[in-house]
Amino acid sequence: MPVSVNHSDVPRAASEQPRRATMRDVAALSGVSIKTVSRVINGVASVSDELRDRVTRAIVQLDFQPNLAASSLRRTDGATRQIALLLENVANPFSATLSRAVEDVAREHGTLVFAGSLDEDPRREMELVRAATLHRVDGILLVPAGRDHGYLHREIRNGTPVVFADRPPRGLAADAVLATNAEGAREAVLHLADHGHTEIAFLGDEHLISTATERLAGYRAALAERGLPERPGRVVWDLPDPESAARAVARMLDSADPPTALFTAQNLVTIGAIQTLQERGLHREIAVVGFDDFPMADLLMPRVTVVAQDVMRIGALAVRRLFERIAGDTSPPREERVPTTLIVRGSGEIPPR
Amino acid sequence: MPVSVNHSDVPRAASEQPRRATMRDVAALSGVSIKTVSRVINGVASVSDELRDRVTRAIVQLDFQPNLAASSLRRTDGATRQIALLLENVANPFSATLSRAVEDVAREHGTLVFAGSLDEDPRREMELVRAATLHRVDGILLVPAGRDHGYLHREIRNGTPVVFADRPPRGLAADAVLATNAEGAREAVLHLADHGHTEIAFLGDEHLISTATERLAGYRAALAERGLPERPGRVVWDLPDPESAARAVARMLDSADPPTALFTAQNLVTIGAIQTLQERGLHREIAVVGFDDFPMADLLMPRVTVVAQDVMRIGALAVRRLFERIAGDTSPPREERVPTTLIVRGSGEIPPR
DNA sequence: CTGTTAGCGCTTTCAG
DNA sequence: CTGAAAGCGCTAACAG
Repeated sequence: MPVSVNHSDVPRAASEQPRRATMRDVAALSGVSIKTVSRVINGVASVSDELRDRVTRAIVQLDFQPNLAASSLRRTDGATRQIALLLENVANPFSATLSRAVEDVAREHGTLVFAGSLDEDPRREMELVRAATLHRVDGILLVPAGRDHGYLHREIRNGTPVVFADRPPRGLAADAVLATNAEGAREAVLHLADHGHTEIAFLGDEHLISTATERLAGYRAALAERGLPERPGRVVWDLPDPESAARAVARMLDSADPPTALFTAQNLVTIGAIQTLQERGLHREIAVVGFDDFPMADLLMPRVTVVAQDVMRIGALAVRRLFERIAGDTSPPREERVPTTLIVRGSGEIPPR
Repeated sequence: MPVSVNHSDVPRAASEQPRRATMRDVAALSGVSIKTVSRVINGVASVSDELRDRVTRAIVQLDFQPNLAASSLRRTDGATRQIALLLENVANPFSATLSRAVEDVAREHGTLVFAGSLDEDPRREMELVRAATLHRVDGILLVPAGRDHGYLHREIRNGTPVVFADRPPRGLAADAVLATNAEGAREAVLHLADHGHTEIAFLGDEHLISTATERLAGYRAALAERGLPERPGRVVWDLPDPESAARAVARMLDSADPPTALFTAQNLVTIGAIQTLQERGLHREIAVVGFDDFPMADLLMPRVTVVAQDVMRIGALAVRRLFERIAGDTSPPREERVPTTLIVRGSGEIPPR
């Protein structure tokens, strides 16, 4: 570990600081056994008012704070009251919202949450899972980056439950809470078709991510349902960021047979597409429906029609499931689906030229 | 704790699972003492290749994962390799970006980070600080909600360093990493003045937050510098969300003497202001410069001129400082300021009518 | 209702 | 270079 810090030469650390008070100190000061202190701390009823009082006073006087790690080390259930939340990137809106949902539920359970960003890197996923288990988290909530989760078998067997959110597990049976990706995509594309479009493009992110696959399936289902052909070059994916999405849209527009409507299957893809449309002054000519809402979508001109995911709900359901597992639920793994909502704002209702 | 989970009646939990391997198991399997295992785990050089090899093999075979909590319990420095990051709301862009910066630096130190949202609630700040110390975090990075941090003295003295980010400590001497709020605001308002505006309004968030105060000071400094008067009703704050900001702008526009330019001193305020301007079709008439950049600012029409904070840098400097404290730095607390940058995009260059 | 003893999994100290 | 014993701060399992 490269901890080359640049400070005064005095190495010291714990030596100078007055030791933190322990249960022993509290016991000594209040003249009871350490076990009685433990009882008071843990709210066990069978303590006389008088002793409870003396102990409480000593706790305040010494500013005693029980050491949670020490207690969970000895406890039968071994609970640490920590969970890990591993996701794409805490800085992106989807992950950030999920994170908040998780935090809120965790708080109800008196549990702190470690947040970790995977950056779509499977290796990083394994590293962070390992870090989490070294810290003996009570459970892991995972928006996976990797495509094989067999390695999690061991962790689960060792007593660390894992619940998946947004993307399903592969090579592993585990709980998952997902959006209705295919249905949402289908609805988006039907919406475009119903506004007269026959030339609808699909633009998606990393094709190995299951959400992309499901959304493409929804796109195709909608085309088939309306008897529309899927033209070559109309489906593009592996667009990891707005820039590549912007370029992809530019290429499409430059082609012999440009689309009149775009279904952008992910947040950042939507943003990149809009960028190009704006640059070319086509934002009022070409229809766009995006998958997943994003901040400011209703301040752009035209306002952006999207199929919104209920991210807070996905997060909340997933942590709830996790806490059920932590509490000892051993029922077979379940997959839950959270429905999407079409939000009509303008960009998706532009008719074809 | 309301943990009413809805699962099968079997309460069980730890009982059924095969116990996790411990150092003792590894020692037994490899026929060495537990201490030697400890040495191998901690990379102590003085172990013969042969023993190291046997131990390593046993570790793999048993899938042994050292218990970090147990080790830090006994360790002299007591480090838990966890820090807490307490901020406004993990879901908002500023906090989310800060969070990412902190995570990246923490990773270099092999440290996990607890993220917690305070929602501008001082009570919640104290609760989460306490939760963090119960978990014996190595340090706390705080974007404070409260206005008196005297209570942190105890924690610091007990050995938990605290570093402030974005907002300074009050009633406590502690490290802080802040933006150059006054200077940035001054630059924004001078920019508007230099485009011919004399009627410039200030719109800010919660006035008790120090950043708001500093930005107002910058606004006033700029007015004074250009010899412009501060008209009554031109300064409005305590705008906690876009909606109230939108209403405040509407009221100003309806007044007898509406401004020709707005300096919006915070993210959400900027967004609310733009909403109202768009609704009234005034977004190309009235100039806006916002403090703090936001996603999509360059996709709106007109694109939004802002004074951007270097949030990643604020976060990175703050955690670095925290890790220095954790490493034992006892030098006097320092305040660092991170400069802002004016990003010219269009909305701030609209001339007065 | 209260206390004693042992020991969670690991590192420290101190002997070989 | 290796190991035995003690103990971090706390709770479990028994006594009384």
